[in-house]
Amino acid sequence: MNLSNGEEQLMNIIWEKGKAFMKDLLESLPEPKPAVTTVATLLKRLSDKGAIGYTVFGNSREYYPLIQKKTYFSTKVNELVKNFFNNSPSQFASFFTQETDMSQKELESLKKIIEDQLKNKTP
Amino acid sequence: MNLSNGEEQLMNIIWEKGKAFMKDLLESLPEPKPAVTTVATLLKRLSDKGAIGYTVFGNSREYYPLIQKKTYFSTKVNELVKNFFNNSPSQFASFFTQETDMSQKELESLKKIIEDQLKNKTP
DNA sequence: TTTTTTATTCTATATTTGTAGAATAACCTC
DNA sequence: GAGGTTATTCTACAAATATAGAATAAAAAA
Repeated sequence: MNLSNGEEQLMNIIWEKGKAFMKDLLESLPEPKPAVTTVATLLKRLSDKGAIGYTVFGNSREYYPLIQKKTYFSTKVNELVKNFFNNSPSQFASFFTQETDMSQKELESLKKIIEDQLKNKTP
Repeated sequence: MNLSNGEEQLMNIIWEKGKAFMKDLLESLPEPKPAVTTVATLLKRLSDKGAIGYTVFGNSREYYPLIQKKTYFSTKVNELVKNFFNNSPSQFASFFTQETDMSQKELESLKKIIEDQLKNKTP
């Protein structure tokens, strides 16, 4: 499942809200807001791709995701790791902690997560 | 700087090799190899975008990166973090360690990296 | 019930991307 | 130096993407 930029932006809103009508989407989109028809086109394409479904309510539809954010994102990350880090997650992780500006708190919470994971690996 | 898939693939080779002639690129590309003219087109586009430069040697050129892999990649990761994790690196990191299959060794090395970073943050 | 608002579909255009043939120019080899 | 080899430019075309107007249908408001 490959989504274009615009499609991704819409998906993000739909993932966040769980479900949304056209008007909700337009509301959530940042300025400068695109034309309604632009959004409609993207929704059509997302629907064609099988990324969203919808329930009809009179003249409009309530859209909802058919693919999980987690699934979609996981694929993207794995591609990145593969393409740029020779398939080595740790290489990537190291790069990541160095390049992003994580606060002490964030680093500590991450450390905890890793420790938990380690516990699971060494029972 | 936004690169298309094909452009990224070429950049990866150029980044790896540091510099490369057309024939090196063709050699490194996996089967099924694209036509020479296809590669030439991509090189032209990369050059137009300012991603690569070249030194002329007779009838051919030695291409080299003008943007660093690290810089380019850092931007990409930051976009991901922004778009999907509400700008929270730790949220992303947590997702990352859960979704990718890191070995015990990798987890430990990552833990060490984080501990080092923490040391720097709390002198 | 007439008017206004809103969502959808249909149509359309410009740009970007993947892909490569034809022509050309400059090397390399015999 | 004639002929093959290789890189570059020019041209081209199909698919994907960003963007939105016109027309239509249905709902909401007045």
